[in-house]
Amino acid sequence: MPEELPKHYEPGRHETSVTKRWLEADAFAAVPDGRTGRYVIMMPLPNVTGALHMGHAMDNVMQDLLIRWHRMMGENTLWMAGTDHAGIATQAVVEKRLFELEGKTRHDLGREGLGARIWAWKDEYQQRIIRQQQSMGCSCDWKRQRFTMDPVCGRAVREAFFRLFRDGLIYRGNRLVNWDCQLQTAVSDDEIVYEKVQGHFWHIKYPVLDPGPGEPAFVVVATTRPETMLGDTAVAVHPDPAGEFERQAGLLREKLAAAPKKERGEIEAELERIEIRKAEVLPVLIRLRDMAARGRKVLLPLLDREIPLILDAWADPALGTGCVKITPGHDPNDYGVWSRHRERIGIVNILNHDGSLNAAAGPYAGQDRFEARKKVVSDLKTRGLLESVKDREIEIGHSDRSKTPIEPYLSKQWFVKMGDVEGGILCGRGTGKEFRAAGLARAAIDGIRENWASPSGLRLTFAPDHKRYGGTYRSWLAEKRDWCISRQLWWGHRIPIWHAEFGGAEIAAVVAALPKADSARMAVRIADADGRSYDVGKTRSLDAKSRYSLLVSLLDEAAEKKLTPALEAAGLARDPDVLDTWFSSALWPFSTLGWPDPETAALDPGPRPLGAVEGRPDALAYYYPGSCLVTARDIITLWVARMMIMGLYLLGDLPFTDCFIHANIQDGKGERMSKSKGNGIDPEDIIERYGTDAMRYVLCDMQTGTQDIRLPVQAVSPFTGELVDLSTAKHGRTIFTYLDPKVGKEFDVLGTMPDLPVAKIISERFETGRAFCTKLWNAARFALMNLGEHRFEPLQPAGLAAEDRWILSRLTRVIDRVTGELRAYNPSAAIGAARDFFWGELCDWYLEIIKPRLKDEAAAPAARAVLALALDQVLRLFHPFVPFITEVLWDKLNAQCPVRGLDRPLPSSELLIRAAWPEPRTEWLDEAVEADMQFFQDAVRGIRDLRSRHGLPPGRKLEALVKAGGRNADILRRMESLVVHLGGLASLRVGADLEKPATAAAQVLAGAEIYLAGFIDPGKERERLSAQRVKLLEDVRKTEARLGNPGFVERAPADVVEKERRRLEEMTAQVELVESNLKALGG
RNA sequence: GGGCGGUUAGCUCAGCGGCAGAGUAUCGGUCUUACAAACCGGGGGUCGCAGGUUCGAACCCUGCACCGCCCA
Repeated sequence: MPEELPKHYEPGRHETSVTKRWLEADAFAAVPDGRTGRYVIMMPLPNVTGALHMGHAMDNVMQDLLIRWHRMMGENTLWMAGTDHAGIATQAVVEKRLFELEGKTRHDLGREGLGARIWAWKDEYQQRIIRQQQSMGCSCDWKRQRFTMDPVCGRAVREAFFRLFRDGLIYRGNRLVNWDCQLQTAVSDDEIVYEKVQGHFWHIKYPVLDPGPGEPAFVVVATTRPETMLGDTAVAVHPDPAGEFERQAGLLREKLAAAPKKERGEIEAELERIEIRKAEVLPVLIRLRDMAARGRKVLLPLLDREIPLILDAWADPALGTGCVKITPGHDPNDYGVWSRHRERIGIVNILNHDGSLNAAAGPYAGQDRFEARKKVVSDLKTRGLLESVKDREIEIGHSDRSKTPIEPYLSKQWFVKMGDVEGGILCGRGTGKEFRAAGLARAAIDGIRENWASPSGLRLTFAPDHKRYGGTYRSWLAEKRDWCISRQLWWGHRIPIWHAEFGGAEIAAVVAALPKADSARMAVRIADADGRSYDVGKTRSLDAKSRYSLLVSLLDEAAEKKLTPALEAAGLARDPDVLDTWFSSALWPFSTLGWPDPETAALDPGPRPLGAVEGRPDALAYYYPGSCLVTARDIITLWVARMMIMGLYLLGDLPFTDCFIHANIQDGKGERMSKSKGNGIDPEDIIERYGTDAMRYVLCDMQTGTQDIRLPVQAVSPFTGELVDLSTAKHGRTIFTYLDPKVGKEFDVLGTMPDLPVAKIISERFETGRAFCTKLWNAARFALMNLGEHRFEPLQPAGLAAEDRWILSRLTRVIDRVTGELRAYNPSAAIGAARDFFWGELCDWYLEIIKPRLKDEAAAPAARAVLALALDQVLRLFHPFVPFITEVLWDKLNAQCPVRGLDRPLPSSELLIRAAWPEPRTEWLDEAVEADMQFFQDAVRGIRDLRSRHGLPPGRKLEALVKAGGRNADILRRMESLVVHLGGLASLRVGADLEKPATAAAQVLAGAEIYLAGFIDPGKERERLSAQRVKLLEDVRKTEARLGNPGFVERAPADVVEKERRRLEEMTAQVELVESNLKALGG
């Protein structure tokens, strides 16, 4: 006799051993073989900054769901795991810790020393991340995992950079970047957070040079950053101030005419303000405009630099003083002005890397920017040049990494050219999939066009909403903004370029003296001051008086070793910058497979080989292009677009054909979940409390469509163990501490307060998942208790009982449904369909129905066969969602009933992870039996409803009569014992002409009337029947109205009209019955 | 300022032209020999607001309000 299972599933007892079995069987392995069906997912590589949170859990579970499903469908699946070095993010956390714990900066350690610290950090978190992923059940091929800075990925980075450079798609140029003065690096736009702070608006007077009669002695400009005046190179005034005032007033008048009453006041006030300003400043502005047109100048105070008055529409006459100081080196808008007036005005950088002022700031050189601000203001005041100071709320961008204010900063940066290129570009050079595109962005935009396909016939589709996400993708790429790939960091791939500046006259001699090398390993280009470059092989006339950069890129370390001494001797030095993290991530879909050459990829001993083995293709040839990228919305522009660009350019093909965009997880208040906000959930806390499968179940169930998901969180009180709702709990001394409402003591959710106990953050929402696991466990427990050592004997569906044929028909439908929903990337709909079948049909009805048969040795074998089959299929269907519990139960089922099936044995497998996905057997569909069961279920529910309404406990066996004729009567007679069994009856009589007993409670169904004799409470019965009557009459009224509408009868489809007619007939009959019953009760 | 989403039961969300749904919470009843982490039954809605299209609108269109995300 098999051992009886415990009453509950205990995840902690099984998860480790199941993982071990999978790993020992190498069940996650991806090895090229003869199969043509493949499924490849490249994991959106988590960065090694910290541990994973619930958002990652969602991402990982979605990927594992797809991978397990495709693996069961018999495809050769690869799920590539790995981690990202995440340049700035990682360096920032390590530097921060270094300073907090040891009081040191990176300069104390040096480039190598800091590198060692970061590598140690990376090792620790990489391990932690892998542990988290394994405990989530991620079935990635761990023997293939990569890190963006390992030798295999590193070589791909060198190769990609080299090719882009050689093709003229990488250049070095001046650009205003967002500068982080603490980390001393450029940061990207998406690493800036804006905050409103109280600031000031200083009005400064600039003396006019040699004012003529009637001309103002000063021009007044306003600024929130007075120290930037040191970098001013012009003062701008609008070219047509009167016209501009008129234009703005016109717009407001239009708006006023269309505005609702309550907004009018505001608009009118705004109009009035404009008129007042116009009267105040217009004459001065017109005068200044004329002076600017004549090329007049003002004197920049403090530095006594002469700067021109210029005309530019950026100067809004309605704002500030109407004049605007132009600081091209430190303001993006002013930079725009400069680019329109390059001939007349200069550009000055006044900052050093660390935020202190440089020599261009004259007497202020060496001061910190905030110190200098105070000094500049006081000096201006002393000289009587400060007109006024006003308080003002201003938005300041802060670096997300260092939390310090960002400075717009002019610096030399490296870029990838995204726009169209003269003559176009060649994609997929040497791959056999070559094609031409206008430029990199263009190639990637084409990748989602409906009438486009790569040379291999592939195209990218977003799921579940291609139109929406394709739009995001396309509109971002359409801007074709050059990609700034350099970062002033010490952690990352160093830019493989050696360069120096030379005069146009001398450069030819330097080039001639360069060592000769294979052009496939060394690329040499000459660039002018604007970054335009060309190959040295092509002759171009150089301006002898201009400066040019000589740029040399080397392909690999071998070339470096051989050639750098000569380059250095020629005065060239390696660029100190490293590449943006996204540069290496963009190569992830193929760098991980050994590109550019899997045969020679530098692998450590142990991992799976990348090259060809025993006649089987190499990993790159077999697994590229991949199948699906699974990620969140915000990654579309950061990563998806860049992977597309690199894949198309370097390999001539897309990195994947599907991009599945899943939801982001927010807390109960709709805020994005993150550890640093104290609202983040650690997946391991959920796993520990509810089990991995419970977590996975709920995540799958939540993944409904395109909406972000709110997941209200609770803290587990360290004092009572009870849950504290964080949206209502009172805070303690910081926003990360709360008071336990019961004991009044304070706890911390971040774990940073040394004197307070830490509370884990969890969410009760995961209880649903645990409940599901219990249900699945117990259904299997019931089945295993009743299956005994069931032996397979072929059976034909025709010979089975109605309930057997019903459950097989329903099973067939659900297999089809679940498969379809998965294919459409609807995890919630898929798991919902599986659950509705398993819980609502198999457990609630089928198991209850067959209980009597299982005790009857003659009737049991068929029931056991169907039960074993149904459980087998349910475990397979649920495996991709909840892999652990299903694998445990599979093992038990295999032990008891190794062969399962109806007419023929199902394909078997020792491990469920390798079992075949269920196939729908359309010949098992049986609409007639489904309709019969529907009526049967309605009848049983009718009895239960009566029972409950009259407070008749299930233990009380009742006499029931059902007045029904025809098919309905046949069904109930055939299933009489089941109605008795499920309705808790003593007996059942069915007939067309049964009389209702005087004291019976009655339930009116469509097509039948049920009476329960003897237990009637007339008051309750009247109440119940009146309620039913009201409901029915309301429905009848609506239906009559609809059918009474000629438009409906004439224009609606015939079947809809027919359906309404039938419904009306049925309902009218029901009303009559209900009313006659009421009458009998004296109602 | 521009673009994209969202607003449906107390909460979290499905549904996207033809009878308003699920889970959870809540209420009542049951320890019915798989499961009380369960079972049976009930109550609960102006589908954000205002117009329009349609025989028919939660669903399509327009405007407005509020929330969120992305880009300036």
